[in-house]
Amino acid sequence: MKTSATATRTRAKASRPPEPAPEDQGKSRQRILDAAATVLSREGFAGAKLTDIAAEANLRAATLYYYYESREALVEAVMVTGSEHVRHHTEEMLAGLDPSMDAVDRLCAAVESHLRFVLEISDYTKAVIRNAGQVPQHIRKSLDAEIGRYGKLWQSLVDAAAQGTAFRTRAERRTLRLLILGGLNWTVEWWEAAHTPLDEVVKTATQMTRAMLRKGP
Amino acid sequence: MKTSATATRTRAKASRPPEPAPEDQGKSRQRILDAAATVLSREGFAGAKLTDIAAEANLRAATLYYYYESREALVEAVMVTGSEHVRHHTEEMLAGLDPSMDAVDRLCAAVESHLRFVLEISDYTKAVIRNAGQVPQHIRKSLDAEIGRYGKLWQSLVDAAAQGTAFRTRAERRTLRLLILGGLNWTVEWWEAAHTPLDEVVKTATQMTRAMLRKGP
DNA sequence: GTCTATACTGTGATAGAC
DNA sequence: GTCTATCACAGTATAGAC
Repeated sequence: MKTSATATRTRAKASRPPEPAPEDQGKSRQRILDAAATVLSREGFAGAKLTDIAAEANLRAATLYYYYESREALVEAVMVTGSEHVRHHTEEMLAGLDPSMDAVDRLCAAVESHLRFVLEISDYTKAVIRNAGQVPQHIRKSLDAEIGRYGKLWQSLVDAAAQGTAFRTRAERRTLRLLILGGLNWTVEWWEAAHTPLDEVVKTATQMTRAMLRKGP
Repeated sequence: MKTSATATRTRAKASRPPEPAPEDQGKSRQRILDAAATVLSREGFAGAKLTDIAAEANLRAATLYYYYESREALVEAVMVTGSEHVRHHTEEMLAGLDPSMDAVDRLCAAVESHLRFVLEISDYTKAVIRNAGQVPQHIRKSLDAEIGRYGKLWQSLVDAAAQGTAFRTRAERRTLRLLILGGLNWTVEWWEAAHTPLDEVVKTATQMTRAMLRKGP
């Protein structure tokens, strides 16, 4: 998730060409984007400085402008990437499921997929979760469509799973979806591997999902 | 929640004493704190500039230093206030409940209380929710105790309500509490009065809580 | 392609008039 | 008690060497 390069980069005072360490080589553009995702997910939109991002990528801030037009363009790239990635990840997972699978089971699979993706795999998506609400208007706008698609996907899962439960109206099911997904997203604020293994969180989250969608009285 | 004072304050070019508009009078210290809560809840920690806060309070930025030692001191005051307020609000509500009331009903009352307080009443608490994870270490530290107390309160409500359900271990119940409260906190990211009346959200949230804590198979 | 140097801008903070 | 003026610094962005 973050490169293991020494934070304090070796840099002779008036030295010659960079001579990048092995892990520094390769496509800088990607390294910069990764670094931006990491820093954004940690510091937030307004708190993520170009110098931090550059440091995370083992570069100087000015170098970022060779690859991105501006700070905002870089932020936007991270946010768009992150919002596309969760959706694709979840869609692919669902595509791999037995089509005859029960609706509640499918929803639980999505719960697990979302949780693992956000907490273990993608700083990009974590950046989206923590910053979608604080980013400038025009970036927000470019995210809305994609986030809307993911919402629709989840809504279809929730609607199917809520068949025959007390959640009857469209409005109730929308709110239910937002409450569930909200509980999952909020894990980025408190989950620490050291305290609770992710498997445990996943288990309880799916258990909760099942419990609340049981058919019955 | 925000003063209705005209944003562009009347200000003669080389004029005499402030002559504050009626709504500007009274304790500025409080107005500044309120303004800081509003701006923090909207812009986030790093994005909340002193000039924004001052404008919201109909003052100049330099004036804030008459009341607060620094920007961070002001932010800390907002955060501490906000975290105390939710807890007190919920405690008082619980104290007013019939002591014989069912544990699930009590939890639902807390769900309603938390939701209404955060979404309708307090920008302070909204500021806490959106910024607790982005605020500098030493502020965070001063919040932890208070937030911990609120967590304990909720844990006791969840533990009582989860008696006889499938959530048996301490770890499961802790995660359950965090998922529920997370779902509620996340509403600050999506709820808009125009789209869904708060009453509807409350209804669905309590319904969800009941559904997931039903005794049974 | 990455760096150093530097210009420009905005923000936190202080001094002192009123 | 609030303002204007100003400073100091941090952060974005550009220019140009290598």
